[in-house]
Amino acid sequence: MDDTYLKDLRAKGFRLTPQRLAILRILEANGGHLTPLQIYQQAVQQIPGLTEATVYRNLTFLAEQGMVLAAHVGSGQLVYEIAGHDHHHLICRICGQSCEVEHSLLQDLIQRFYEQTGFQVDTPHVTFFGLCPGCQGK
Amino acid sequence: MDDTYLKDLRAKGFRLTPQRLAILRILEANGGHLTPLQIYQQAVQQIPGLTEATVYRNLTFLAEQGMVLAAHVGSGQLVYEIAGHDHHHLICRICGQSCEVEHSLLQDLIQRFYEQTGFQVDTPHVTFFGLCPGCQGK
DNA sequence: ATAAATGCAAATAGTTTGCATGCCC
DNA sequence: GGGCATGCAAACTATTTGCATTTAT
Repeated sequence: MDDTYLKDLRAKGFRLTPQRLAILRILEANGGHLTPLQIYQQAVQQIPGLTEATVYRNLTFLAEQGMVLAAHVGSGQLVYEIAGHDHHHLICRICGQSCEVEHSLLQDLIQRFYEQTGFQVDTPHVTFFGLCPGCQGK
Repeated sequence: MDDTYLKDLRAKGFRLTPQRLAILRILEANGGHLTPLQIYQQAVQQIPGLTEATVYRNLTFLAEQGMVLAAHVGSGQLVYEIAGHDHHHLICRICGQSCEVEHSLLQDLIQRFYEQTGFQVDTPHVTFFGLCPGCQGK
């Protein structure tokens, strides 16, 4: 797994530094989405001296390389997660609980968008808001 | 139209100040989404002395009152638009051009979300990214 | 060796808050 | 008059950038 990262990056002339590896491992372990700050706080424990600037730079970099995915969740915070499987999120407006849904569910909708507008939608990650089962009882 | 705003707010004990009216008119005139800064820049011409703080406060306030709608568009910027008709946006990743689609198109999808996860999705505004007809030729 | 990446510090952008004043009902 | 709202300034948070140094290959 790390070897894949390593080869990917080297092929393009970039490096797999301990900082980048730590960020990727944290995102892998977590599975869900984390803010840059959350990532930094975990990573700095493994890499003393690590700075937030480096985390930001690497998240941007890794997103460009397609290794991580950036997504907007409510509240204007940009969050990141490991790339790999295409999916989307449902987030509860009240308790914040989130839930993944398969990309295939959107296929029909995307087709209809194309028919009606000519737009070829390929969002890697959409966030929908609503109420989770637990919060529906007002 | 302004009368509706006026009555809505007074009924709750709030005021329709010139600042609020200017913001609403700008959003009405524009139709699409604007950033707080864009709104401020237009509004300050009508209301010299207006501050950005007031624009932020009023956008938050008007969103709470359901008179404007906040939406996240790419790049972490929160944007606002006039409330009224439920719709969603397709935005071109390359040229930024945007396009509205009816809320009804999402009905099926939302139903499927409910069946599969129990979530009651009611997002007033979703943004999808992709390629517009013009930018599809790479 | 050398280009890429890091750490540090400072700058920037976006947004929020405290407080005294002003203004609408 | 009393509370809602504004302007001003300062505080804050999130993010970006310049530059000298370090490090991976």
